[in-house]
Amino acid sequence: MIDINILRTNPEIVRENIKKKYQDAKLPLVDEVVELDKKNRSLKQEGDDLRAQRNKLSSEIGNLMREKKFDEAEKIKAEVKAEADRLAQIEEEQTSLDDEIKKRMMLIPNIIDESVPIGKDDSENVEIQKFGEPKVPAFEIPYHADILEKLGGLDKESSGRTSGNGFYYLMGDPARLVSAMISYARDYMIDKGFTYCIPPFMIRSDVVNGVMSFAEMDAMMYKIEGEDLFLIGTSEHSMIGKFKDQILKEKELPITMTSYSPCFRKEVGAHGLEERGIYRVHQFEKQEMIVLCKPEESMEWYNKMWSYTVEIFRNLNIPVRTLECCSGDLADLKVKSCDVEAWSPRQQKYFEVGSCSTLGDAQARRLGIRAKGENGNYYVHTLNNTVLASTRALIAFLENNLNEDGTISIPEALRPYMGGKSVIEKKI
RNA sequence: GGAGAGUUGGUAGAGCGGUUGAAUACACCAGUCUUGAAAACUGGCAUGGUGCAAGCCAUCUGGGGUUCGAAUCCCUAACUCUCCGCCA
Repeated sequence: MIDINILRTNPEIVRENIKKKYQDAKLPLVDEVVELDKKNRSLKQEGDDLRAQRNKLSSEIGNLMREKKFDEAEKIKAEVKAEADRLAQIEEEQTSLDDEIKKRMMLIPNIIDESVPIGKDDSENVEIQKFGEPKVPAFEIPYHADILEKLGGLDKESSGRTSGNGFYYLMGDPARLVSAMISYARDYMIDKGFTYCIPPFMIRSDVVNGVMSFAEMDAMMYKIEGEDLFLIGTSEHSMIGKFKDQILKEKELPITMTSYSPCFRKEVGAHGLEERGIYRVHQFEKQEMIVLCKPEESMEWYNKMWSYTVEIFRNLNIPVRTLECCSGDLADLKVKSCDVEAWSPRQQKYFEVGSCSTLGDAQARRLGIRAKGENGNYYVHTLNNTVLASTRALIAFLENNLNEDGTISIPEALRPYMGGKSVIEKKI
């Protein structure tokens, strides 16, 4: 949600921004909000005046009562009552105006950063960095589910029975590998000064509404029957929600945290779950990082954050590239965002393993996260980035560290977490 | 799950229908004093909206209600604490 003041003083910026994002259908929203806001403010003024009048008369009544002048008090009571209907009417109109304005404000996209490349959709995203040789080995790299099967690491038949499509049993060394990668990623972030956190895995609807629209929520999140609770799709939501309605001390900034959680996703409306693999599933685990900082520091953090992910993947011996989201592909709440993609020697292309975003103050405005500065309070900037997501990282890891004989090499960085092993032997 | 008590400003904590946006203390900021610090003293110190400003409006966990008037009474949701039960 952008600052409504921008619409009042500089609607042209907002229109320009909408055009840059190829969302011209939303252009009318700008004038609508400006119009509604004008109406709302004059109504508010009228309501405030009426209330001021009422407050004054009421305190007079109080005085008269104390002086036991009951007749006069009754007279004024009647006077106040006469205005009550008008006030009630104004309040009602205002509530509906507020709703209308908010509804539109939620649809108006955040102002993107100047540096964001202009483009219509994901085909126009821009590669900004590439690390490691995207090699295609001389031998064939099997589908990741087949690699896992040979290692005795995957059982989707059983998970089908217990939980249905989109779940999996990971077993043995591959399961240990997942834990190892997450632990390694966690420790890497701790070394970078981030505070480790295990957050709630369920959150309330008001927290969810602060971070996504109802439609998004409905498509992504599992609801707990009979309770106002949802299983998180990412720990970002618990982590940012942690600061909802808080006024932070400026000297506490930046707040840098790394969190672990399982993630649950309905994947409604996505490309569909895979029959055999674990590329798109209902449940995975993720190490996440979030930063809350002063506005002027957010771009610096943004760049640091995605480069951390890149380095972790490099240390896992996985070639990666960073792809910046172009204007048209950028989600409405984001100021700037990029995906870290891992090389798939099997598909001979890159696939997404993480996503780094700065949301400017939009998310903080929606959730009421402020900092107390010298010249008053201000909304902080919020950023989030995937450190490492279990299933995607596992796929990338297996494909890139597979040897011709079917064994899996374990890079130096991971060995302490794998009981010192340097290789995973195949079982079949 | 049962029974009870509570939720007030940065913190602690008064207030329990009428100048209460809120006593008091602590914390914090500025000043005086001091070679410096501490102490003492003086002043300042919630948030949002609106207005050039004075001011005005809203907010005492959220929502609803009673009333001329609600931090104060009623209903409701959430949370916290104590006791009992259950439990990794």
